[in-house]
Amino acid sequence: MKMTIKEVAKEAGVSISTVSRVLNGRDRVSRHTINRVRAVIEKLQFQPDFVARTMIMKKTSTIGLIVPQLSNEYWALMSEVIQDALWMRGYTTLICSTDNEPDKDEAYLKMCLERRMDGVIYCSSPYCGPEARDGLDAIKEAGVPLVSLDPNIAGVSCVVGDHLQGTLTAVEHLIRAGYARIAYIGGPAVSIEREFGYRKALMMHGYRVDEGLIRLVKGQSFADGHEGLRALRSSGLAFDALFCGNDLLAFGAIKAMEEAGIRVPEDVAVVGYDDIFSARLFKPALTTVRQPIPDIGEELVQLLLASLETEPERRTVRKIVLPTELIVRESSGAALRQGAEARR
Amino acid sequence: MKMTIKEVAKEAGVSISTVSRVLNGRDRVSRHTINRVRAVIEKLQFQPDFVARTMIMKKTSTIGLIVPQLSNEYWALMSEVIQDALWMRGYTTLICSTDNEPDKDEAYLKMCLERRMDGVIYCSSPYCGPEARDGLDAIKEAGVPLVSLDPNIAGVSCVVGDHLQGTLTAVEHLIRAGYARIAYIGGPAVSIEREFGYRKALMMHGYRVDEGLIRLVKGQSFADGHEGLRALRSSGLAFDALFCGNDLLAFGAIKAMEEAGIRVPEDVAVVGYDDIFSARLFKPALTTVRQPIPDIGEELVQLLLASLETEPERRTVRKIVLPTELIVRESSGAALRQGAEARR
DNA sequence: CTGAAAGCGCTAACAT
DNA sequence: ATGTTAGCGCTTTCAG
Repeated sequence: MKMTIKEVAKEAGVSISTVSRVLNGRDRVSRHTINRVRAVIEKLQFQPDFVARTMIMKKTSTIGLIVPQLSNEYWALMSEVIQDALWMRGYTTLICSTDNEPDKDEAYLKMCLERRMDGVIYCSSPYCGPEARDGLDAIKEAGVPLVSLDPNIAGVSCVVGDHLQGTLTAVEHLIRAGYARIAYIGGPAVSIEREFGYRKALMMHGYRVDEGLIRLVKGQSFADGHEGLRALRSSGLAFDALFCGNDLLAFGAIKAMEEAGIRVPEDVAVVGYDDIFSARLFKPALTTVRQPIPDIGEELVQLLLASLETEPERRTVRKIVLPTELIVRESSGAALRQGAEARR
Repeated sequence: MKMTIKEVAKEAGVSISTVSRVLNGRDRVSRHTINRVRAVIEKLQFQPDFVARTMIMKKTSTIGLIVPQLSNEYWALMSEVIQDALWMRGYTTLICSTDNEPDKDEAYLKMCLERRMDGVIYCSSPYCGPEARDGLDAIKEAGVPLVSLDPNIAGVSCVVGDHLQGTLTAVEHLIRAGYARIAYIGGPAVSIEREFGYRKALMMHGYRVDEGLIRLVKGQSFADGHEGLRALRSSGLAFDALFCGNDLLAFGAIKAMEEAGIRVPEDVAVVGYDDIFSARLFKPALTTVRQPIPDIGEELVQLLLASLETEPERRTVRKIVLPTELIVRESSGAALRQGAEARR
């Protein structure tokens, strides 16, 4: 039976405002009344209607989280971390997986507005074309706090890994190990900073950037990496190392190499990015750049909540860059070239 | 600016009821009025308030989905599939990851009720103790449609893979390949049917079930599998094959074997369960039982929606069992024993 | 076909 | 300290 505050009031012999008061701990209510009302609430198993409450308070206590793909380990973990951080602070997270479809992206953004999310954490942008910009603008205009994982959205606070530095470290790791022809597989679906870092590292070390060794693919999945490597090979250019925009791309590329009889790391050294769980399970264990997912999630939430407690006019735009860490394993051939054992 | 139906009515020179009518396509409204109202809505960028609407209609168009762990590939994919299926039918999915904590499980269940979810898809039960039962009962009592992935909740419809058959097939695959001492790692976190299937297969083929070869662990993760295998080894009993309750457990167990210098499949053949994406990436590629995740998700959604359209009294309890499929790869040593190439 | 009015269940002034 | 009343933004009778 769906109880309402009215029935509680009647049963307890008080007015509905009094019930509302004990419910919210507002104003002063006599100890005695409080107890009586509490007892009735308990007895009637009354639960205030969240929707009605929401309508008045204009606060859904819900945050929209938009990620490109839940079935991608990286996003699944990120979602979990964010949901936890939000839950501990009394918020519910509405996780939306766009499956990299701009239409869905736009639709979910719209839904966030329609359903009056208190805030939105947008992690899908690398893939978004101008369509999503509209959705994001609508959210900003409505004064709904918005934070992102992408540093390229004007006027939106973000938390990001230090990809430039991370990539630099990764590529320098290869250079130091003696590799000279380092290819890159990335694309719009992974942070553009990674491509820049790759170029920067080469240039800093006096290498010429060979555009033929750079392969931009559409997605960020295993299949994209696989395809990217095939395209790379069909170009006929030789390479002895490969840096990939994320771990999944690296897995796909390595798979494609295996199929072609190319050994990793003996023939080609490979470094990925993200350090998803599978990276250490993979064979060869993947050398990769670890992103501090828990920290990123936590900071994202803090940023959003801070924004939530500030009037739209005085909100500041923050860009928080978190350090990344190179995790050296087998795929980069460290053991081969330096005789050192790959760790972790 | 937050527009309301009132301002639209004023601007269009009609009553709010008329606006409401064109909004919902209810009743008959003159072509002319419709157009005028539509124009104003467009001009004012009016969007009806979902919350207010929800309060009246008593329908949130939101379904709660409770899974044990989003960062587990299996659940991430299942969540994605379900969210998609629901989205296409006009529902939003509130995905909740309990992280295998009974408290969170209970809290999320309560939240589903409080937030007036139209229905709940519960996928967390294998781990739930009696606590979650209370939450589930509350949901049932409230008349909220509920479906599950667990066949062991009385009075709740469910969709499950045919684990008994799947397991049977998997174990028989090992038996036929000539393995005689087959161990099992599973536990409360994976469907109990898998343990039964294991026992059944052994018995059917005239093998004695050696309780010492059965290792029940608490969780369903890589770490649990790793620990399970160590426990198995410390028992001192010999085994030449291992069947694991899921793929992650298998990965963990294989890792532990590697560390102990045991080769897979040469020394011990391994079969997992689920066929998560990593299973084919793993080395050795994992022989496993594939669950039809997309089908399960789709059926779950259909079952729920059917229930949604039926008054509580006439709802029927259905148990839908979907076939599973053995995917033979390298880890079970098929190539070794039969000279056949492991496929896919 | 359209408008007026009555709520949905709750909170928040405003009274007492 | 507690009751009364006015909405929140919308849908839905019930009258024209």
